[in-house]
Amino acid sequence: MRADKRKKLERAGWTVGDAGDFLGLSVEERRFVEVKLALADGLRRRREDLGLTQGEVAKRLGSSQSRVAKMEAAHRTVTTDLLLKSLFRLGAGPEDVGRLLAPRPRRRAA
Amino acid sequence: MRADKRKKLERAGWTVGDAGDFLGLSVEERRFVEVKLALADGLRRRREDLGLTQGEVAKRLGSSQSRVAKMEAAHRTVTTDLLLKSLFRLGAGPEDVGRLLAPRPRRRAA
DNA sequence: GCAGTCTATGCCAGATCCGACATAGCGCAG
DNA sequence: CTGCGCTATGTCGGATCTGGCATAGACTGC
Repeated sequence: MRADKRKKLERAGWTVGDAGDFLGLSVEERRFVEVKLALADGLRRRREDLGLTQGEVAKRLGSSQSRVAKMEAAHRTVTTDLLLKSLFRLGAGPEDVGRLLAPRPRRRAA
Repeated sequence: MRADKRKKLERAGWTVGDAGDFLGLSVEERRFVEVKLALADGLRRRREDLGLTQGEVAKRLGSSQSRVAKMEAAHRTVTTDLLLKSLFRLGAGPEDVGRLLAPRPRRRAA
């Protein structure tokens, strides 16, 4: 649960400090980035579950394929605002988002 | 659970359709706005629990008192990005945020 | 190899947001 | 009423984000 996350961060254009893993980020920055990654992942999963292409999703969102690609990559030019709005437009509910952000609860194991 | 929310929306500068309550907002817009309101409330509660003034919080956030006031009011010039970053800087964790967004779980009543 | 489909990256102009400052409103002690 | 601490509102320049377009890359079937 490190190398993969690191890779994600880099692909997202975060230019993470090479050797120092992402210790260069303060606690709050790290948390924020994780929120973004979680939402981005949620968006991609939702799209795939719906069996849609990025282009189709873009149409539904009133955006472009390139923007959707960046959303899913949690690129730094993408805000949580955009991710949240997009998730909601794809039918997600507040609980879905809550689960994405805080995977802790673990609704009684199963 | 309507008039008060409506008031909040109006104070937040959302110019909600007068008579039509906020039915003028689409489902996803409404959900998004509620997320914002929830985060804003969370921020205010956190500040009050810490016994700080908006000015003091502003200092911790590297911002200004006016901006903090707008954050707490979920003003339209405030993004969820800003709210999330601020919450995290005030020590909130992902679970706290998750709870704010999806108050459903209800961790066994207590 | 080439075309077709899907996804990723770079760039831009217009829109939006951020922090800051000024100032107005509010509640309260003196 | 006046002053004082705190919060709310309006505005602005500079920073950041957004959608769109162009194009590059990855993968598949032919």
